[in-house]
Amino acid sequence: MVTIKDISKKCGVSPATVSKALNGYEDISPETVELVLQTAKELNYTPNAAARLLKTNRSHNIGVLFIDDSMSGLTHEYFSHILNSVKEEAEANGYDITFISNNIGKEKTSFLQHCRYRNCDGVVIANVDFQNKEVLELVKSEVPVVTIDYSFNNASSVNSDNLEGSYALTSYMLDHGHTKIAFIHGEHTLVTQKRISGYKAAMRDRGLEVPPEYIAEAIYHDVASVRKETAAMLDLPDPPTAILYPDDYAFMGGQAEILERGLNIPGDISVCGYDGVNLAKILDPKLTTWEQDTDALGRIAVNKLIDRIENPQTAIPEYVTIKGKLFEGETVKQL
Amino acid sequence: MVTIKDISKKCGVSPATVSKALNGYEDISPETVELVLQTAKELNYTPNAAARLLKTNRSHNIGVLFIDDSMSGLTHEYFSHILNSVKEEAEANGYDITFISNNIGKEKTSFLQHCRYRNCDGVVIANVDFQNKEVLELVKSEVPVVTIDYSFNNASSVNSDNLEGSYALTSYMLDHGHTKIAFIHGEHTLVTQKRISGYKAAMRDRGLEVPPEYIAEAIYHDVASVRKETAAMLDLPDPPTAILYPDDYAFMGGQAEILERGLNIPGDISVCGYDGVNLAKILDPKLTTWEQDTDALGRIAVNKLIDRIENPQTAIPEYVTIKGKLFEGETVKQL
DNA sequence: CGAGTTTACGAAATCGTGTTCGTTAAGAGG
DNA sequence: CCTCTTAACGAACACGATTTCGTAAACTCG
Repeated sequence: MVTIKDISKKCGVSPATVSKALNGYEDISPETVELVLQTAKELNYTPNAAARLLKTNRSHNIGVLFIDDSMSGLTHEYFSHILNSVKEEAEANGYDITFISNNIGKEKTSFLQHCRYRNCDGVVIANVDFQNKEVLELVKSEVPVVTIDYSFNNASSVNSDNLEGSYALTSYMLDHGHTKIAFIHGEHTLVTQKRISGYKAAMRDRGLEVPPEYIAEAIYHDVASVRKETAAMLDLPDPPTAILYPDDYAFMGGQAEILERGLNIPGDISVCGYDGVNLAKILDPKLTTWEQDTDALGRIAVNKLIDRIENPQTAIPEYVTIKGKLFEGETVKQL
Repeated sequence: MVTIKDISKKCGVSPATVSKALNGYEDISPETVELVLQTAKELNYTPNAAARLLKTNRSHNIGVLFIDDSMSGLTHEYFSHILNSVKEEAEANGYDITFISNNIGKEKTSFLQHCRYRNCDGVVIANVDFQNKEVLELVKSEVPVVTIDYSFNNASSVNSDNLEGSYALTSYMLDHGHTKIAFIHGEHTLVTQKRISGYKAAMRDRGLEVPPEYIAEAIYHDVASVRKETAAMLDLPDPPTAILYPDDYAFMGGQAEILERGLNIPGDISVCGYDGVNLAKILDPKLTTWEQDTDALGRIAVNKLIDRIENPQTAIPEYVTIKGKLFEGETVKQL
């Protein structure tokens, strides 16, 4: 491994001078800078992140905490999109990303400990159980944090507009003449709560009452539970003409149930998903859904985090909402 | 930040002793070890990975190189499953994972430089263009490498059994009475080549000739190109009764074309995908496909890599093939 | 020309840890 | 009691970089 010392010897200057030359200090003559840069290239010098970190206390490394209960983790399409965006934006800003786990070596530790061990400059938290004590500990700690789709009062967050999304989808149904609109939602979280509010608000704004049996709880990303709730909906004495689903993927369960009953989408029943993942766009008919701007979610989360890292004093928590947009699809019929 | 020195002061022993006590050296008395561990816990001591690395030259960090041309990157379901598995296995063995990018700070560098900069103990390479000069440079370098779905002669690799997979799928079609079997495959790579071989071998073993128009090239994961090739297939004067697709996701393009023509799957035409991602299992009818054991792929790749890292002398390149299995589905009709 | 300023560089300390090699004191053995 | 071994610990250097502060030479300017 070629170090600063090797360069300093070859150039006949001190290591200090080499370091300064490499880092653009002002008190080095242009000729020396040139010489140093030249020989650095010649020797194929690579700086050592660990040594640098030890002195500067900056790792240029941001941690990503990305675990969900269903353990689908990285395979969750919505979150893999966000992760991809986080990665790209971080790299564009000179940061690398590392996953935060639960262990140091083979011993279990807390997320916070792990962050400290790896000297993460900051952490992006998404898709986790935000009630988890370890997560709370991390959020309260000295390490800069940005959360996605959940807000704490001492950390910035970036949020998908869940209230607007479900409001818009419901309104879209209403605009197409539907009044008997059901909502099969995911398990109870803050996100779910917002979506229910949006749905109810849209109905209320048109002066419509929501019968309790038109609201059912299933599980995000879970085909089976959604299928079951869909069946229950269709078995109602007065079944809905339109159903909102928790997410595009889970909708597949509803679709199966609907098709098996010989019903047609959207001929006999209108539906819409949520997320706007690729799947929605390649289904036939294309699924009407709310397209979340995962690219912006990840990008802005990283930007806020880096801002917080590089300007510790000025940074006060910000709560950004990212606007999604309706993907019209072909699964809502005009009544 | 609490360091070894803090512990040493509080315990009245030297930093050297503390370090040894923490690392299980034999020449420290049980009582001292106990005392040190106790106060370490009390002070909430966290070791510093950077300092440790600087001395030991081991980062316990493995890099992941994961980029594809279509830039779907992490959002590719097959690879996101592998990544997930890589992550879990690495963590279980006390390693963290970091993505390898193309830059150090904001300056562009090679993958190899980046690995050195971050002191990666090793790298898992998947889903990249293996002809890329930078990738080659990395493979040839001193840093331990394991490749997935591609083999170099100086590095271990873990491979999905592409030949067997397509052979098995084709045979399955044959067993169901099909003889006019078409194969729409992905763009030309080593993987593709193997799959074509498997397909042809299965046909040959039954004494069947493959008309050249029954083989077409589309693009992996690309719905549009697959749809186009499907259309061309169906327009043939003597169209196939069964079609093999490049992957489950891309099949959606074929499905759209088939359904739009009023044809039924599998009534009028039998199909199968490849990969065995979740999508295949929630489609209706369920898609017959070859289920790749992504879990094993990632896990074994990491194991081989760690083996290579921790036993540099004994490690000679190994080429492991991971067996997949047929997911029967419901898209192949008995003729 | 002399005093003050600027320019260009280096010595040395430091970040937190691991590891080698002594060193001291206690115990073993005759 | 004397020598030899063993147990338990610490001093000191090193890893590769950054940064402060000092300093000698060169330059400026009245």
